[in-house]
Amino acid sequence: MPELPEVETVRRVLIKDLVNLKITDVIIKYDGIIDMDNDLFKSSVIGKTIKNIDRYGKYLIFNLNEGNIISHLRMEGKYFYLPNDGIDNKHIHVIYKFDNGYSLFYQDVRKFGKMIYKENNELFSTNPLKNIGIDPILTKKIDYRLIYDKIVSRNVAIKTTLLDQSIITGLGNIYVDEVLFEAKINPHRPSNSMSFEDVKHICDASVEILSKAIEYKGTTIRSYTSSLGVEGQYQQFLKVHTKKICSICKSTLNCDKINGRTTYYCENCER
DNA sequence: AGCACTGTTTACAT
DNA sequence: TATGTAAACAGTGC
Repeated sequence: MPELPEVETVRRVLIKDLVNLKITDVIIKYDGIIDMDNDLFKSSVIGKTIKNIDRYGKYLIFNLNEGNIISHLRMEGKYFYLPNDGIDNKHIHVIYKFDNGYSLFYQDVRKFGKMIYKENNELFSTNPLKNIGIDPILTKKIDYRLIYDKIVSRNVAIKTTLLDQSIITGLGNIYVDEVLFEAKINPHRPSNSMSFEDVKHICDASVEILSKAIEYKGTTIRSYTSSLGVEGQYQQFLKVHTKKICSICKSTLNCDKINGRTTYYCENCER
């Protein structure tokens, strides 16, 4: 489910509860979630203490006293911090037990989520973070030239390029539509037709929209429930995604597929 | 009932 | 190398 603002919201909630807890056991009920040898994962993690929780793009990074757990929620991954007997259903796939009678439950209806253990020295030099792009929230000063060069090197629709996490990371299907509307750029336009100014607008809109979405704890749409039991509120600020009418020119919004993803945009305002 | 969707990423084919 | 497609999986809505 989550894009950057939703993952950041999860991080902020979890960090309040989990820092300084020692992992006493890990129960893996569905082994596909763990993207490495399960026994190696368990032996790497059990006995260690969570010292911090970071985020890069849509990845959560649990910093342990030694090493890290990288976690990606993909479409529907959720964490719940509850007493050991707090939840039990067929979608709970991984359980981290702590030394205080509480556990961190990972629930994932579609089982797409992934977790992997990484030593500190390989965290950003190996997959999945090896080729990750810049995070608009964590990057203090965005190098527009670098982003421009990457964007114009590609001949696909600009929307497709922005969904590629190796250039700008954190945007997903909803926020890409919002960013392109804010930047007044038609999502079908080829990536290599972007001007330097277009790229600046895209970067600035990404920072602005993702920041505001974090402020409102992310977006909750359709029947999805939040990763927290708390519903995000940014859906009330969406300008195009799931909308029918352009808020600026009042014309009917387009809704079609780009690279298989539903795309909302205003043909009149986005050029 | 059956099919087409779904806030993601990656392996594989071309 | 670049790009498009299918797959991982389960639930919902038409």
